[in-house]
Amino acid sequence: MKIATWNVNSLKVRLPHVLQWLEDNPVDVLCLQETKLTDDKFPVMEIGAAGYQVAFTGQKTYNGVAILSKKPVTDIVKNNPLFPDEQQRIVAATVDNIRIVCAYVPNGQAVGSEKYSYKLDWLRSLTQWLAEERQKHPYLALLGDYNIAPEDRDVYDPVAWEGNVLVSPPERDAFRALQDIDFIDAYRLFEQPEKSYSWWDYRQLGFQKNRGLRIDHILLSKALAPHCTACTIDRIPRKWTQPSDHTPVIAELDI
DNA sequence: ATGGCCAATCCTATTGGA
Repeated sequence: MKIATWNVNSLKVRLPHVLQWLEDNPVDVLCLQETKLTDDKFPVMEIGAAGYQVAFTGQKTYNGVAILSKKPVTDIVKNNPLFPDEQQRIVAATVDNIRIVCAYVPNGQAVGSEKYSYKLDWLRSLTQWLAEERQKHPYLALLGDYNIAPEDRDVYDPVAWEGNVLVSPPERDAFRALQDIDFIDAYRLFEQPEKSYSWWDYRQLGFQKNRGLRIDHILLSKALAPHCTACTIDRIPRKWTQPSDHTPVIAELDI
């Protein structure tokens, strides 16, 4: 079973990219973030024609998440029940016996801002909720855009970024607190190329110069992690015309 | 030089992203 996550930065613009990518990479589950579509505009037919069922929740302009799956998705939950929120950032569903949680963590804008506080509150509540979910689902996977680079090696220029949003110590603490529930970063289960990133700024030839951050992650519960046989970042769609600024992260499971 | 690029919006400027 292959599971993947991709922040598409508008599914309206990126639907052709998603369909092409699924043709090249027929994963079993694909989690999307920043669909930026209200539910009535979600391309259920097009994605269905590609062989995928969907669970999604969206809103206008901002946020929006979706789970695409070849097999049936059941027990769909939208948003964190412990955190009433108008922003549509979470969708969860069960595929086979794996509980999939697709999350678009708030960006935080700037350290000390209101949005930064919201991000930390949001993460605290997510952690609390997933600690409960973990009791119900031994096989739990949290995929998405975390908007956190967990370590300095996940940042192209750690000195320039020190203390900045996406790398600040409280955000990294929040990432660790999430892992402390019972999660392992699938990407770090394996030896990886140096300077591996999942996002690059559109400006200043960021991708060409590999000035990026690794902020998209797949966390696997400790019962699930031993079944992971590979985890990779696919940089190819970042080279396509009119790309998303993020690329997909893929984990392969032997179940 | 605090911007550069991109997407969306009551849209030819502004906001948010990261």
